[in-house]
Amino acid sequence: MEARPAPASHELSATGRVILGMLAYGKETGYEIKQFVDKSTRFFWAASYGQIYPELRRLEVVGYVQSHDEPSGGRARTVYRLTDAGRAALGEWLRSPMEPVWELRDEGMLRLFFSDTIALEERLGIARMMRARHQRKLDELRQIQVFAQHGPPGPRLTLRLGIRTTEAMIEAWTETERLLGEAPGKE
Amino acid sequence: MEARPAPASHELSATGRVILGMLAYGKETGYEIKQFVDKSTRFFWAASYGQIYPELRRLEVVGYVQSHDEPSGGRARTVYRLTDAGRAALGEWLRSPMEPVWELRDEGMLRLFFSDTIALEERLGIARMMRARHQRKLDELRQIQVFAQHGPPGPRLTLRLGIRTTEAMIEAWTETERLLGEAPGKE
DNA sequence: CAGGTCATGTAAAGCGTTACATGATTTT
DNA sequence: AAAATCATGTAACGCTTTACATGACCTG
Repeated sequence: MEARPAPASHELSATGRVILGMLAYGKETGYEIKQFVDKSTRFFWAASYGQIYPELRRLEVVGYVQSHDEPSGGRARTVYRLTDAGRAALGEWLRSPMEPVWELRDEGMLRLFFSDTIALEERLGIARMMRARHQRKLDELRQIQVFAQHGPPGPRLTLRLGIRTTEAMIEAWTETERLLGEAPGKE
Repeated sequence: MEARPAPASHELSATGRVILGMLAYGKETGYEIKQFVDKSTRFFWAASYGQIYPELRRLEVVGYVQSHDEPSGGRARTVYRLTDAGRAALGEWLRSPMEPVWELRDEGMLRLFFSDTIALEERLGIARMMRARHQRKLDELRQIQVFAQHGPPGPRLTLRLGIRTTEAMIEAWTETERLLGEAPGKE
């Protein structure tokens, strides 16, 4: 059929973005990148090995990164570094006026949306479950904060943003619980 | 290789959930479901035609919905209705204690995270862009609110939740702008 | 009669996760 | 000696979007 809108050839894929950024922060291997993603951006931008390793090779093909083998003992290890082109591509993306991706998949909200057919107690259960979930997330974020206190401003500000919005979600779900409890069957 | 964790056969797919819910709210055709999703759950749970039509047929195969042709004039039209089994499956899902999906992809946060290599003014640009984006979303949500004022509590509470959290994001990004502007280069 | 809306669908591609496989080194 | 961690990778699948195709009906 042939349809592609032609991926601009040097356009960064979703995963490519994290990878270049992580390399700029001194992460060296696919493994290290994955570990750090799980400790930092995971809540708003995840990545799996299944994407990271192939994407690293693709980024090398287009010249944004360069690899060399650097085994630690008998353990295979491929170290990647940003090239100048890669650094430029990262900067271009960060400065781009392109509408940034913002996508949410919130099953709690979806359940609440359709909750008119279930009992009040069950409906409250949804709100409680979601409050607990966000509370757990908040606890994890605060854990990170302890370590991020003296890092660079980018991650620090991002963490603050994540904490603020998570707190807001907890409040919003708590309010929902209150509204449900207050006027059973009416509000 | 054969690996599948066996999809429990009657387990609801992500899109199946919206569809059953929408049918329970009286939406009748794939088209109508899509229109309504775009007017309501879109911000926290999207769906495209490419999923809706095939999923409707799958749901009929497993017996959760039943279809019959009901052309309007010479225009083909397939009306779907929930079966008892479908209604039960919907209720089961709504009541399920399963950890609900919650996934965010926020490119603004990712950019802020990696923004340590760009200039302050460009960094502020990210925050302003995100604030504007959420503001636009908030305006759209408030539009919906006007119409949803007298609907059933589920959608109404969900909308309120969406508005609250969007407001919080605007505040959080505004705070980020303030922090960036306040102590340039330091905080 | 043109443009919009109602209505259904498919093909291709891209994105992403999960599960598996493999093996060395390090820690308990 | 076992368990955890470091390290790399692939295959299969599933989900989702995008783009296209088709046609009837409705409104200005």
